[in-house]
Amino acid sequence: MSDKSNAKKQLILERSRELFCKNGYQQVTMKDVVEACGISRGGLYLYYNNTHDIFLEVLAMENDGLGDEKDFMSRIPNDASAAKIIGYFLKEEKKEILNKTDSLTVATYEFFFKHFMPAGENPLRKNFDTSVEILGSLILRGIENGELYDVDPRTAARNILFLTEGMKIAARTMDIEKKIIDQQLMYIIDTLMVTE
Amino acid sequence: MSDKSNAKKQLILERSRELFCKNGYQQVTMKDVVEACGISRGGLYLYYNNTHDIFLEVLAMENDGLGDEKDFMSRIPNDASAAKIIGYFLKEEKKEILNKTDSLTVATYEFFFKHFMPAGENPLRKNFDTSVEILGSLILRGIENGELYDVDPRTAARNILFLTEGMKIAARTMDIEKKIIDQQLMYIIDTLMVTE
Amino acid sequence: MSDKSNAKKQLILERSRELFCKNGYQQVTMKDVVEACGISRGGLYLYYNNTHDIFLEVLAMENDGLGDEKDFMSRIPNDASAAKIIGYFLKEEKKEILNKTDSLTVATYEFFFKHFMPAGENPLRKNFDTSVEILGSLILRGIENGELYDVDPRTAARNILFLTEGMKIAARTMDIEKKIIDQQLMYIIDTLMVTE
Amino acid sequence: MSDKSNAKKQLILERSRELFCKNGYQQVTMKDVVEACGISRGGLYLYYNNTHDIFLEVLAMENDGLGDEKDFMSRIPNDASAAKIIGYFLKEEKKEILNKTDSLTVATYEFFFKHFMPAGENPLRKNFDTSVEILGSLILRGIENGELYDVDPRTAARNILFLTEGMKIAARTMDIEKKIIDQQLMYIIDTLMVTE
DNA sequence: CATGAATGAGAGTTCATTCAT
DNA sequence: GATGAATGAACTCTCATTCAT
Repeated sequence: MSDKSNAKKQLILERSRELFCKNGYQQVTMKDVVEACGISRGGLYLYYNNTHDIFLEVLAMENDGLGDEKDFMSRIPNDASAAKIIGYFLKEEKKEILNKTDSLTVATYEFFFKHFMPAGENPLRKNFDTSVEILGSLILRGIENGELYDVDPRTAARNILFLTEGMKIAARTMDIEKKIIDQQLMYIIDTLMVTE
Repeated sequence: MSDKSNAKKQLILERSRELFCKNGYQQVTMKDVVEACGISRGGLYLYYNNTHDIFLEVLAMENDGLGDEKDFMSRIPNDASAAKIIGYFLKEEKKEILNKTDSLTVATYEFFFKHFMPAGENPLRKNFDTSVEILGSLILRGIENGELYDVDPRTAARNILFLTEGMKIAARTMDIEKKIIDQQLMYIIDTLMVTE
Repeated sequence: MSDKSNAKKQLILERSRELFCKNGYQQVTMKDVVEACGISRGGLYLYYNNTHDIFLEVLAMENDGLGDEKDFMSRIPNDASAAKIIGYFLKEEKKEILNKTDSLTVATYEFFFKHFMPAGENPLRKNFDTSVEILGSLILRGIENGELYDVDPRTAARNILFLTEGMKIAARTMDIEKKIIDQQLMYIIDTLMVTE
Repeated sequence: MSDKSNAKKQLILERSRELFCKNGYQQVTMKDVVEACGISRGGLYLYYNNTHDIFLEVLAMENDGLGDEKDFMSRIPNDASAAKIIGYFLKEEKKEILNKTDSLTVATYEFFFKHFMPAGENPLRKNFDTSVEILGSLILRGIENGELYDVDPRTAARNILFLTEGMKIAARTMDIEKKIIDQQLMYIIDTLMVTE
C-alpha cells in the first residue's frame, strides 16, 4: 500500500473517530463517513467495506496510541509510592469518565453489544486483562511496601476497573455529577490505603 | 381508554420487551414490533409513534414490577442482620449481571446513550438514587450494629452500585467469567464487613 | 390476498412480461419494473423480492395460458389425420420461431442459463416432456394409420422439438430467413410422411 | 503494435475466455477481467473499452482455432465414406453439446441475444453458413455414392445444424440426459442413411 | 378503532470510466 | 504504456409514516 493510500486510510479513521465519538457506533453510516471525509461514495469502499471494519481499526489505533503494558511500567519511577501511582491512574480514569466529547466509550460499548466477542479474541477484554496486570503489580508493590492493605492484588485491580467502567456508563446514561465521581475515587483510596 | 385498548397496549409492551431483551434498543424497528405483535402497521401507530415511546413505557413497566423503596424496605425483617440483607441484595445483582437473555440492560444503555436525559428527569437516575437510599440505610444500620466498618453509607452504596453496573457492562462486552464476578462480590463483603 | 392485491400482482406480471419480451431477463431490473408499473420503489417489494421470482411467475402464467396436455389432446378431432395435426403444430411453432417482439424465448433462455435447474424441478423441462408426450402420441397414431414412417415416436417428437428450439435460437442470434425456416418444416414432413 | 502489446492482448483474451465459459457473457464485467488478468483497471482500457469488444475478439480467436472450410475439407481423405465423416462430425458435435465447462456456447447466445446482428455481418451466421456448405457437400457426396437418401443437401445440413443447436440449448437450460442426445444422433443417421 | 397497501427517503454496494502520476 | 485511486451513476433493499377504506 502506498503512502498516499495510507494517508487516505488515516484520514478516514480520524474522521470516523470523530463521528463515533459524537454519535456512537450504530448511528454512523458509510454515507456519514463519506461526507465527513469529503470523498466519493465508491471511494470509501476502496478502503473499508463497512463501519464494523472501520470501527475495529479506529479502536486498534486508539489502543496503539496508549502504548502497552511494558511501556507503561517502564515510565514509573522505581521509588514512586504505590499510592501516588494509583492516584495518578485514577486521575487519568476520572478524565476519561467525564470526557463525553472526545471519547469512544459509548461507541465501543455499542459495538460490543452488537458484535459480542468471546474473551479469547476480544480486544476490549485484552485491554482489560492488561490493565489488571499493571494495576495488580502496582497494588502488590504497595502491599509489600506496607502502603496498602493486604488484599488479593488482581481482585482489587478488577474492583477498581469495574468501578470505573460503572462510572463511565453512569456518567453517560444517568448524568452523574462530578462530585460523586470524586467521592468514589476517594473511597477507593480510603479502602485500600493503610492510614496509620 | 377502554379495557380493550389497554390490553392491546399491554400486548405491545410485552412483545416489545422481548424484542428489546433479545436485540437491544437500536435494532428494534416499528416493523419488528408490528410483526411480533401480529397487528397491523397502522394499528401500532394508534398507540405509539416510535420505539422511543415504547421503550420508555417498557422501562416504566419494568420498574413498576420491582416495587418501590418503601415496598422493599417493608419486606426486610427488622432484626435481619445488615450483612445478610446486603448479601441477598448482591445475590440478586449477580443474577442480573449474568442474565443475558431476559434482561433490558443492553437496551437500556443503548437507549440512554442515544437519548441522554439530565438527572432531574432521568428514570434510570431516579432508580439509581432510590437504590442508593435503600442500600445506604442498610449500610447505616450495619454500621450502627457494629457489623460494618464505619464508612459513609451513601458513598459505600454508590460504590456497590457502580461496581455492579461495571460488571453488567463487562459481562456484555468483554465476556467476563462467572468466577470473576463471584470474587468481586466477595471482595465487597470483605472490605465492608467487620470480621473477627 | 385481496382482489385488489391480486390485481396489482397481475399488473406487475403483465408489465414485467413486456419488459422481459423486449429486453430479455438479465437486462430487467426491479427499477425497470417499478417504472413500467408506475408504482413506488418500495411498493413493488410488497409483492416480489427480485426479478427471479417475477420471471418464474410470468413463466407460470404463460404456461397456464397454453392449457395442459389433456386439454390439447381433447381439442383434436379423433378422425383428423396425423399429418394435418402435426402440420398445425408446426405452423404454431413457426409463428413462435419468428415472433421476436412478443415472445419470452430469449428471456427464458437467459433465465435458465443463469439459474440452471435440474430436470426434476425444471419447468422448462416439464413443458418439453409434456410436448414430447403429446407429439409422440400423435406420431404413434400416424404410424398406426400408415400415414407416417415407422419410427420411434418419442425420438421423432424430440427431433422436432430440438429442431424448433434450434431454429428459435438461430432466428434470434443469426438472423435466419423465413424461407429457411419453411424449408426445415417441409423437410420434417418429408422425412416423416409416407408419400406413396 | 509491439510484441509485448500483443502478448498482453493475448493474455486478456485467454483469461476472458475462461470467464465467459464459466459465467456467460452478461455476468462478466470489466472488473472481473482486470482481476482475472492481474492487470490494472486503466491498463485494460488501453486495449479494450468494453466486454463487447473483448467477446468479439475471443470469438474470432475461437473460430481461428477451428480452421476454415478448406482446411477441414482438405483433411478428409477422398475415399472416406460420407457416413463415416458425418459420423465423425456428429461425434464432435456431441462433445460440444455436453461440454458445459469449457464452451462459449452460453456466452455466445447471450452476446447475440443482446447485440443482435444482421446476417451480413454476423460472425455466428458466417460460421453457420460455412458449416452448411461443408456438411452439404459431404451429404451430396454421400448421395452420389448411394450411401445417403436423395435429399436436398443444404437443407439436410441445416437440419442437422439446427438440431444440434437445439440440443445445445436444451442441455444448458433443461438438463437433458446424455442418452437422449445419443438417440437423436442415431435418429439423424437412420433418417439419412440408406441401409441394407 | 383497525387494516394493510402505498409512498418515498435513505442506506448500502458495485462498477464503468477517467485521469494524474 | 501502465497504474490504481477516485468519481458518480445506477441499482438493491428496508423502513417510518400516511391514508383510504
